Amino acid sequence: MDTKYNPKAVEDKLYAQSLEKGYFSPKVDQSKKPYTIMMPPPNITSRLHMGHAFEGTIIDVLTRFKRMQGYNALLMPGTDHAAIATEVKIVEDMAKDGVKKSDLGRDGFMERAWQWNDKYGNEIIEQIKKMGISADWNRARFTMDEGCSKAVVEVFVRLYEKGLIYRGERLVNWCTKCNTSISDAEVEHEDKQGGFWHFKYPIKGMDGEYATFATTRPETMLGDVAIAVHPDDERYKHLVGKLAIMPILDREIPIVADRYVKMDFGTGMVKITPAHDFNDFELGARHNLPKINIMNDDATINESGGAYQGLDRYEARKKIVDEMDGLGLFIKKEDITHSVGTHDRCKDVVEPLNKLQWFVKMESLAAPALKAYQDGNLNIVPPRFGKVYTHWLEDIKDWCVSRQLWWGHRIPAYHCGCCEHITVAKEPPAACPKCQSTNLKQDEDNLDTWFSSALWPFSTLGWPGEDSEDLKYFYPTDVLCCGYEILFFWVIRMVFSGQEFMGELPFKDVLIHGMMRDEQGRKMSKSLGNGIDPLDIVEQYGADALRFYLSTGNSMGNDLRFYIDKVEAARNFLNKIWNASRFIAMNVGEGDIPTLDNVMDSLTTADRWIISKCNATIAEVTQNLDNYDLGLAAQKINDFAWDELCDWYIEMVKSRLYNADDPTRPAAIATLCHVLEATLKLLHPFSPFITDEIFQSFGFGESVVVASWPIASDALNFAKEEQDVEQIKEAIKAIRNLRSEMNIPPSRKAAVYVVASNQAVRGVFEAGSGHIVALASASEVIVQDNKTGIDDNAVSLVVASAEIFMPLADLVDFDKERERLTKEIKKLEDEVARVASKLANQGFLSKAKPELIEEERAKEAKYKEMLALARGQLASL
RNA sequence: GGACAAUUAGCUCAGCUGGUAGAGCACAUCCUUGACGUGGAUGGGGUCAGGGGUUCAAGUCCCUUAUUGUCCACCA
Repeated sequence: MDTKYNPKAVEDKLYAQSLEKGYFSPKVDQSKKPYTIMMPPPNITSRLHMGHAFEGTIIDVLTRFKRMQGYNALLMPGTDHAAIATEVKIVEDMAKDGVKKSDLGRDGFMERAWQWNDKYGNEIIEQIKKMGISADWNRARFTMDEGCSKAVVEVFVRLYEKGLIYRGERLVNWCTKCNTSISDAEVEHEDKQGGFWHFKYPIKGMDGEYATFATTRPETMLGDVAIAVHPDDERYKHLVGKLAIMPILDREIPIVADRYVKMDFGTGMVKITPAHDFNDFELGARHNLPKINIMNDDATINESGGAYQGLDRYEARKKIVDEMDGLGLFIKKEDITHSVGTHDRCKDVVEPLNKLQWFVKMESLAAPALKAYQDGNLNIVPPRFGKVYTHWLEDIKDWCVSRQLWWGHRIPAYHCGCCEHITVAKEPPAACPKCQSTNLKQDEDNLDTWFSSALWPFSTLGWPGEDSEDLKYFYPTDVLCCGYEILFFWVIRMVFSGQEFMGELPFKDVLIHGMMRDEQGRKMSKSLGNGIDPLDIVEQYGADALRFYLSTGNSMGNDLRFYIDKVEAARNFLNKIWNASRFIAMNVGEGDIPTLDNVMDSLTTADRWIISKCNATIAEVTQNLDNYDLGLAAQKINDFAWDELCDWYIEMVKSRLYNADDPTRPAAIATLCHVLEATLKLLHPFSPFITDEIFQSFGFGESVVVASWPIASDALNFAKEEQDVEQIKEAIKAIRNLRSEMNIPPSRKAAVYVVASNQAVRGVFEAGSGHIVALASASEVIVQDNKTGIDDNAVSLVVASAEIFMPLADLVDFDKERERLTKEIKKLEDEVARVASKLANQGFLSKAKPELIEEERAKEAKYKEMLALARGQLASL
């Protein structure tokens, strides 16, 4: 074994081995309990980023943990076609070659898109493998593969037949850049600088009277069909029912009264453009106003715009202001910041347009999804995200699922060229069921990418295939893990889809993680160029180090800043494990690993102490993982392995190992192996490769991947030994501290006298004297019940129940000693005072738990004794 | 305009059901001891954002203020 752990030498080898052995590919087995996690399928838009590594680590830690616990664990991988996101990328890519979508046609475009998928889909899979994710690649799926596509069609048809899908003309969010409708969830509201233009329209037959109003989008004036005021507004009551004149198009529009208008905002008059504003749309419907659409799909003004036809929306905006100004009807422009809807993919300003689109009726689907959470059947971690979940469902609107795209699932609706009847069916019908015409054409629109994602927990397991063993066995899944940003895009839709089609929630727990950010807390993004490729980190530090880092130092649901220093710290920790293992391996020698059972009788206090500590760590880590506290679990493993095992136990045990004749040597080796094996197992979910490499090289078993998770045992709890060793540790630390403060070189050894009146305490120190010699630069340790034979000028210090003296008179600076002891006494006095005041408090005595009071009493006694000893020492100086 | 977080050592963050503040990095001093300098030892450094309240006891629960961030929301 090399002094440095080299990830490159083992990672690929071990991953291949696990695949070959089929560890990640569970078979349906009724004798074992399944544990299932659906991996959120990454978009095939590009390579993976750090967020994927973060999420992948979390779900893999859970999967490996459960697998070791004996569950039949399935981590189901896959990729997402990501309809619009990918199509945008492909169009950009084609533009480099000077090719446009229209050049290729639908079929040609699809061909190119599939090539894209081959390239990036496979690249992503390779990246996930490099991270050590224990996914079952035999079951890997793609949202547009045959099975998933079949599920999509099935769901669409069933919802349609149930009346939950309809086609209707509505205002939808239209992205003029991507040339498609998008759902509400895809609209981002962004505060932008903009103008707020004030105008007035003349009123017919009332010279000198005007309807004054303001707008942030003057171009929509071309579609104005009314002016609205509040019915109670005294200022305008006389105008209701009159006609205002939209001068540019010379259109007469009514002045209507509606409670939607806020009297105290602006002038209290609102222009109404039902075809281009969601509120106006509703108001228009209430007043039977016409909808005048003035915009083409590409954001140019259409024929309804008169002279403005053909102009871009912003150009038209400018010219309309000019024209109004020329007419003397423009009042002023204010600069304001206001919220503007933009498309989350391309950031272009979204236009509300009146369109014929397909919608999913949400009301009856949302209700059970909400109820499941309220009834406690769906557990969201951390719980605060439950509010986001309920809020979204309570406020849900119908879901616009049609997209004017090519890449994705085409809507299974067929239009009759003869009678215009629409047939929704799983297979293209041979003829129109209404007029028997064979002139049928499939709907041009595609489905929202989330339509297929919503089915992921069951479409991937074989649904709608009725006899799918996988589906019966692995559904419902156990936990769904994703970032908070897709809680409503994805989680909610999976929940109601699972309920609707499987009759059962798709998962019990929802685990929400935060986002990866850069060192400055900024979002990692392409445009900022601050993204970090996880594979670069893997290349440099190994997958284990990256994974360990991603698991620690942050709690679930919080964002995580990427610090390379922390990856390095994780790498150092793993290197420490490596070297500790190397040390143990050097001492084990040839032959079988000794087991604890054979040496139980010869275990020393130190052995029992570390075994007991290990036992406690097992219990805590298991508990933490059960609670999804990965960070705490990883921290506990780190603390145990590094502090207790490496810095203390291994140091304590060296003398026994170096002495071949020591009768307790086998016990030490067995203890080391026992503790190492447990540590490797605990660490394995976080850092799978290094643990497996060591595990196998020790011959602990075939592979830690399929080893059994350690179980804490009452028989291995040794409270007495824990206490004893802690006492020795305390003494060693005190001596080291003293030596360091006095600048005593390590080469200068000193005898250590331990004076304790209590016989049991003397016993502890006698037993631990070897450790004091080895770890506190002592030449010898003499334990006695009085100060006989100790130089009056010896350096002294106080620990619990004992005094320690070291004859180092020649090195002692008495002034400094006095100062040190005075400080020590002050500290002890404070402690005594604090405890005493607590114990004098009647409230505390009557209300605190008895064991706590007992603890405080013990402390009081301890500190009082130490204080007395320290005072004595100061006096004798 | 709502909702939710965050505010703890110089930096980045832990701190579970309330019971004497922790880690990593950074810093200072020391250590070429036979696993590891990607190491070891020791140390300095926090009135846990401010103010109230509940409690015998609050970083931990409640209210409030401030700052920062995120999400949601139709204010023309």
